[in-house]
Amino acid sequence: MQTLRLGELEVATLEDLWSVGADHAKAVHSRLGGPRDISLNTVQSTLERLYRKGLLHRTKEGHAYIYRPALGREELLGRLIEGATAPVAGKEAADTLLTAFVDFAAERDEAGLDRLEALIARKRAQGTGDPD
Amino acid sequence: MQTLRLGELEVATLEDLWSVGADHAKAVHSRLGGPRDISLNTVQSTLERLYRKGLLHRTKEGHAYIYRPALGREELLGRLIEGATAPVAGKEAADTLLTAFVDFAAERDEAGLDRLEALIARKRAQGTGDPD
DNA sequence: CTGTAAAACCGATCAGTGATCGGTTTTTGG
DNA sequence: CCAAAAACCGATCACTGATCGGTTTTACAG
Repeated sequence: MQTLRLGELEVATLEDLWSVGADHAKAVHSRLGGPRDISLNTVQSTLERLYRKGLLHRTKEGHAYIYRPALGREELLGRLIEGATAPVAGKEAADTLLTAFVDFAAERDEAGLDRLEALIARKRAQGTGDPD
Repeated sequence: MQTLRLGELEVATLEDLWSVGADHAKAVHSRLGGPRDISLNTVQSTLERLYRKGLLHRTKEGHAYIYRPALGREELLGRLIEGATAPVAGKEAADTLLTAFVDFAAERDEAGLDRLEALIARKRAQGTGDPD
């Protein structure tokens, strides 16, 4: 299984479906196609590719498929992180990746570390009701 | 600037140089080329590509370049994370990415959250412009 | 049941990039 | 100055995302 790769239009398409919830090709095209000047076929192909990659579900509604995201933005980000880093971090201790991310969070955002801690706390609270 | 993309051989080459510190093309080839059955030229091209991407430094030593990693594994992971996620997380709140990563860490490793917290603490201790 | 319009599906082309290497030029040390 | 070694150049191949035209399938109307 190759590392998940997303092109520009694929991301835009996901973005659109996240914001709308679910829709059919023509509707997606009407929103994305205008500014980009691409054909309905192109959008359909992209939807199809995304579907084959497991990033979209679809159900037949009348005579058209309704596509809907198979995962949320955060789950996708998780997969992207995994895909991008696995080849480099794969054989190393898990700490390497965590460390890299802490550095990254610290640099990217002044309050990054605080936020990160808060999110960890929240995750603990919601995840396993596992008091000490 | 496109998102940084690394191929299989490029990663292997970096891996090799991280483990060795620095070396010239022929030496890298002698280690990587054997199992892979690729020519010295291929390794040289890869080194060159990596150099152009800014991932390697090089200095002339005698009649050959000595290549050495321009950044450590963790810095590279940071860049990869950034490159892979920027298109998807770019316009969203920074929290999205942090949340995604916390989820990721929690799923990937049972003790991930504990580790993450420990690393944050350490980062705080060393990171702030606060030499003690 | 049948015809039509809409949508899905198929295949083809194009561009970008990593992998690969042969051949040529440059460099260096004897 | 010469020969060997390495760098450099350019070409090909494969893979994948973007793009679309043309064909087949399908759903609904009459």
